[in-house]
Amino acid sequence: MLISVAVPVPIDKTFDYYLESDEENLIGRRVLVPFGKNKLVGVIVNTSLEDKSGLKIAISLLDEKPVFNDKLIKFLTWISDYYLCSLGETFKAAAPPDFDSEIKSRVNLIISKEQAYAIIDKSKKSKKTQILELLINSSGDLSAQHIKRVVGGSNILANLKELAKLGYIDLYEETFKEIKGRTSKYIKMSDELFNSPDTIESLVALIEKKTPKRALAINLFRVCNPQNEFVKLNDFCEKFKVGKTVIDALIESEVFLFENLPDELDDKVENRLSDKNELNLELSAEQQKSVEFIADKIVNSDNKPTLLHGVTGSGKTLVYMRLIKQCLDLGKTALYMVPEISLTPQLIDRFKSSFPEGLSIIHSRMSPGEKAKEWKDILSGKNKIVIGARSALFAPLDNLGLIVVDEEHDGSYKQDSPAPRYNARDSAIVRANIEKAAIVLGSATPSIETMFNARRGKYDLCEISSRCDGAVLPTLKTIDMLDAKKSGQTYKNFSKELLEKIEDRLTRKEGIILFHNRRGFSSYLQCQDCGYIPQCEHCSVKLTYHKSKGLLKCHYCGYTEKAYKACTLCGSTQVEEMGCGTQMIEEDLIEYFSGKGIDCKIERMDLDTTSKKGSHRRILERFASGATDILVGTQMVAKGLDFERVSLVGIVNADLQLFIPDFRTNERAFQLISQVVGRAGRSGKISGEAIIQTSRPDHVSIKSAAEHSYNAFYEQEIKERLAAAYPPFSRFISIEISSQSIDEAEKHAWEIASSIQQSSALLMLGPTAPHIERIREYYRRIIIIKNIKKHDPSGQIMRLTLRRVLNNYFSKHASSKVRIKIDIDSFNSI
DNA sequence: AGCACGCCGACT
DNA sequence: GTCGGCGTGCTC
Repeated sequence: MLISVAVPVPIDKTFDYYLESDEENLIGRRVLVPFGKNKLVGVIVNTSLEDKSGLKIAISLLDEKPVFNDKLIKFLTWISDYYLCSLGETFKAAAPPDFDSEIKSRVNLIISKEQAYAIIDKSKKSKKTQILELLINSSGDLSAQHIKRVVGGSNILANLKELAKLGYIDLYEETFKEIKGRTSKYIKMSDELFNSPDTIESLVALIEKKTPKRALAINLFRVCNPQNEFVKLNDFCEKFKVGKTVIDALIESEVFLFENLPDELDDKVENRLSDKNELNLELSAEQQKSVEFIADKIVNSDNKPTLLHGVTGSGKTLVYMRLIKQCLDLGKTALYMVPEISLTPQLIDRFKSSFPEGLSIIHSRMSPGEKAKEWKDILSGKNKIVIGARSALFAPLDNLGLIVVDEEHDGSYKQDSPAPRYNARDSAIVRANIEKAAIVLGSATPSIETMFNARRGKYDLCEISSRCDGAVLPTLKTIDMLDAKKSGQTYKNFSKELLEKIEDRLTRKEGIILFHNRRGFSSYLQCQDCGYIPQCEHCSVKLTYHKSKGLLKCHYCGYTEKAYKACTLCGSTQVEEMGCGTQMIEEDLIEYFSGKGIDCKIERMDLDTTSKKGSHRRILERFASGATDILVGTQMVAKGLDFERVSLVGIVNADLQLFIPDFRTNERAFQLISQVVGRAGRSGKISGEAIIQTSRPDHVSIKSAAEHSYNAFYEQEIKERLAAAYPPFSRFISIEISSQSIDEAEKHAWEIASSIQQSSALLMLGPTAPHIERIREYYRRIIIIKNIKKHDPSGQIMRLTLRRVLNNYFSKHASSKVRIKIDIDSFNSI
C-alpha cells in the first residue's frame, strides 16, 4: 500500500511511503516513518495502490483507528493552504503535544567514569572531550538533543557515533511513547483483609502501640470507604491528615493495594465559584429571540455565521448555554471558544454546573498529559462539549452542530508563532462550513471586519441592547487629567474624584476594579543626570522596573537583571522611576488610604501574580467573597469577570492604549475600555459607575466608549479603513525578515521585496525597520502587503504570488541564517 | 527543520 | 595533517 504522509517539517508537500498493511481506514492515522536520518511521526493523508519505485517503507502504524477524521483533514488542509504553512506543521499544531513525539536518540556511558576521565584529553576542548565530560558529570543517560544544545555545532551525531564505535558510549533510540492521560496513585484495602473485620480489628490492636498513625489510617479508610473502592491517595491523605509514608508502609505490608489510574479532573464541587444550573433561568425577550434564530440554524445545518452583538452584561453566555443544550438534544456536539484570558475559573465553573457531564476544557496551561486525556475523551465521543481557547478549534469533535466564538474581536484568536499563524475566529467559519455546523460570533464590541460583514449581509445579525436581570449599563465619567493636574485635583496617578469614589465604595464594602494595562512597578528607570535608561541586551526595548523584587525585566525576551540604586553609566544616584505599572498603582493606593486611616485590602491581578497554578482562582475567590476590596489589574480584569458586588471601575490611564502605531489601535482602545467599563453594575441590585482618566477626553475611542456608542465608533473607523485600504477592505499581510546581522536582514528584505510584483490586487510597503527593531538578538525588517479584496476576492492571486516568491527565495537561500516569517491577516503592523 | 557533505582557514 | 565553521542541498 502506498501512503502519502504529512510530516512535521516546514516543507510544503507530503511524502510517499510503502506501508505493509491491508487494513482499511488508513487516512487520518499516524505512522512512524524514516525521514532523512530521522524517524518522525506523520499523519496519513492519502492512500493508493500505485507502484512507485524508490520509496522507503513506513516503520509502524501507530493508531488502531483514525485520529483525524475526513472533515478535520479537509479543514487542516485549508489552514495549511490559506496561511502558507506546511500540512505537517498544521497537523502538529492541531494535535496534543505528544502526538508528534519523534524518536529521540539517547546516550549512555558504558565505561566507568574513571576510565572515561582517563581517556579525555584535558589539554584541548575537542567535541568528543566535551561530550564525555558532560556524560561524566551527569547521573544517568542524556538525550542527544541535550548534548547538542550544550556542546553546540552541527556534527554532534557523527561524534556520538564514533564514540559508540570506540565502545565508550551506548547510543540507542527511545521507544515510541504512546499518549497516556495523566494518572495518579489510587489505593484500596486488600479485599481479603477488608472482608474480615475481625482480622482488621486484631491487626489494629496489634500495631496500635508501636505505629498509631498506621492503625488510625486503617480505621479512617474503613469508615470513609465502606465499599472498599479505589480512592485517590492524595485526596485521602489531605482530607484526613495522614502522611504518605504511613500509607506507603501499609502498602509495603500488603494491607493496602495501589494502582495508577487515569486521573479524574479535580472537580471539587464545593469550591466552585458558581454552582447553579443556569439552563433553567428565564431569558429576556431579546435573548429568547436570539436563541430561537440560531437554534433553527443548528437544526437545519445552516452555516451562515451569526453575529451576536450584545452589550456587556446582556447575558450572551446564557444564550450560548441554551444553544449548546439544543445541540446535545439533537445528538450533535458543540465547540465553545473563548480568548485565553477569559477562560476564567468562573466561566469554567458556570459551565460545569450547567453541564455536569461530557465537558472538555482545553487551555494552554494544561500539561501534555492532561491535554492528551481531553483529546482522547473527545475522540471517543465521551465528551460532546469542548470549551477552550484558540487551539480548541482543532478538537476532534464528530458531528459538530455548533461553534461559538465568544469575544470574537479579541486579538488573541490570532496565533503569532509558531506557524500556522491562523486566526481561530476566521478559521472557525471555515470549519463550520466544512462540518455544516451553525456558527455564532459573539461580542459586545464586534471587530470592524465582523460588523462590516454583518452590515452587508454576509453574516446575520442578532442584537441584545439591554442588560439582563434588570441591570443597567454603568454611568460613565471621563476625567481630563491635564485639567485636574492644573487645578491641583490629583494625587500621584489619581484624580481626587476617583479617590473619593473609591473611598465611598470602601465604606459600603462594594467591589472596585482598577484597570491599568501595564505590569511591573514603573515603565523604566531613568538617570536624571545623564538621561541613561537601562535597555535590554537582546532587544531594542527599555527594561521594565519591578520594584517588589528589585529587578529590571524585558517583557519581550524575559531577560532579567538586578536594578541598581546608582546609574550604571555615570554613577549618579538620581535614578528615577518613570511611567507607572500596576505595582506602583497598588503601592500608591496603600499609602493614600493608610495615611487616612482607612482599612482596605488590595490585590493585583496580572501576569506576575497569576503565574502559579491556581493563583488566578484564589485571587478571584477572595475578591468575590469581599476579602479583597480593590482588584488592580491589567487586561486580565477586562474580560469575563462577572461579580455582582462590583459597583466602581476605574481606568487609571486610558492614554496607554492610544499611542501605539498600528491601524487597529483605535479599535483596540475602544474595545478594551468598553470591556473594562462593562465589569461594573452587572446585577440589578447595585448600580455601576466607571471613571476614565485620560489626557485626551475627545479621542474618538474614549468618547464613543464613554457614550456606550458602538455605532458612532464603527462609522468613524470604517471610513478610515476604506481611505487607507486597511481590513476589511484588504487582507493585511506582513513578512518579517530577521537576522542576527543587521546588514543581512536588510539585504534579504530588499531581495524579497524586489521579487514581489505589485498590482491593483497587491500593494506593498517597505521593507522598513519595525518599531522594535531587535528582539532576542535578531534584527528585524518588515514588508507589509495589502491584498485588495475588490481585485482579489479569494486571495488566490496573493497566495500564488507569495508562494512563488518564497519558493524562489528558499531555492536560493536554503538553510540560511535569515529567518522569514510570513503572516497572513497579521495583527502586528509594527 | 535537521542533517550531512564538502570547501577552507587555523592550529599542534 | 586534522578539527571545526559555514554555505549548500536534500528529505518519499
